Amino acid sequence: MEPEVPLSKNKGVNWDINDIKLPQDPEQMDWFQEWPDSYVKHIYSSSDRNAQRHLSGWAMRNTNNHNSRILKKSCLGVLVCSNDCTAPDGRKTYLRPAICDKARQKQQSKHCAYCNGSLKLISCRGHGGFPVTNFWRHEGPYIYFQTKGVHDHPKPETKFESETNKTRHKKRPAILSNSLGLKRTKTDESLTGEMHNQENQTNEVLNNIPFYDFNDMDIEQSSVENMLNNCLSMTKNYSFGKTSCFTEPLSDAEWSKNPRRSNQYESEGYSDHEWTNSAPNVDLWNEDEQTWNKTLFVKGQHFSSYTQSLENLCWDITSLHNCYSSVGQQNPTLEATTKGCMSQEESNLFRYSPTYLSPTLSK
DNA sequence: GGATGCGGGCTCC
DNA sequence: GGAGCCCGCATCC
Repeated sequence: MEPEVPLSKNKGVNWDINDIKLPQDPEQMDWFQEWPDSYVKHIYSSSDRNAQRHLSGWAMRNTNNHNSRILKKSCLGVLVCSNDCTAPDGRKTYLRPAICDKARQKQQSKHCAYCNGSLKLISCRGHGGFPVTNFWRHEGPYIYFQTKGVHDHPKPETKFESETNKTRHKKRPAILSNSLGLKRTKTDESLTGEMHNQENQTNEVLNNIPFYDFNDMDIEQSSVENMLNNCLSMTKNYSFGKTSCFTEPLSDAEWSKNPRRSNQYESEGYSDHEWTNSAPNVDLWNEDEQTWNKTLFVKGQHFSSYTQSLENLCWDITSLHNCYSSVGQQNPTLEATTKGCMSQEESNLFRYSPTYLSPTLSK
């Protein structure tokens, strides 16, 4: 018997992705989980862009299950250096396997960027010797997700990281001001300390929002947007849950119709600290995150929207764009808007990268 | 070029 | 029949 760890606090958590009838009235939907592991289930809003795209931090390839209603994906594992070398920043080399078979073969014929050793694909065998499988099913306003198996390998780069690294290799190395790597150290340090009060928590959150100084970077716009998305996604998930103006219906209705709630007590499979710590860049949070999330959830009503695992934060900026577009129509200036519906801390978030927010806001 | 989704077909149990 | 896998094709970015 496979263990079942229902994540949703919804009624009828005993559903299975193959059920003819799935729960139609979940009490709450889940935040998108970037690193689903073990035998978990989620119910996402059909407006969740990441769920729509069936995204995952794991490298998942499409698998035909001869059921057009249920999309099945199986894990490709992770690409490692045969010399088990470490990157200059001390982290292990865990590359994201290409989804395309040809690309993956080509990828394996390449050499490690750090030691020139060969690259070795560690297959996922976490589901009874077979790869972990993810299932996606769209039903009405919900997207049902189920995963079977426990990943028995380190986390690969996220799709975002993989794309960024590719871009970085094409162009000259990008310089990140307060880069994610640096932030990681700072984050780790900050998280080891006790959070004394909500104000401290606020500051910590703000300090840990990645700040990209694109002025020093010579990278493609798409990568800039990716990074910005990541940054703003963190911002979005942190600051908007209790902010009234952002819960108003928006033109696209994408953001507002997304009554997702976090499930910070969900049993995410952080089974191996080394793996988690080794995952590069965006993997900002490690085992402390759950304590962190729990603390925020319990202590800070203000932070009730921030119980989403930061590690699992997605990089979907569309909702924010729409929100701003909507708000912008009502109020001519961002400043006025932020003063009107955000706390000082929240409004400060949008001064972090004003240059790169502006083009979007002006749309 | 690569990611993604779909579907035919094969093998194994 | 279910599950896993391979392959080709189409579409999108």
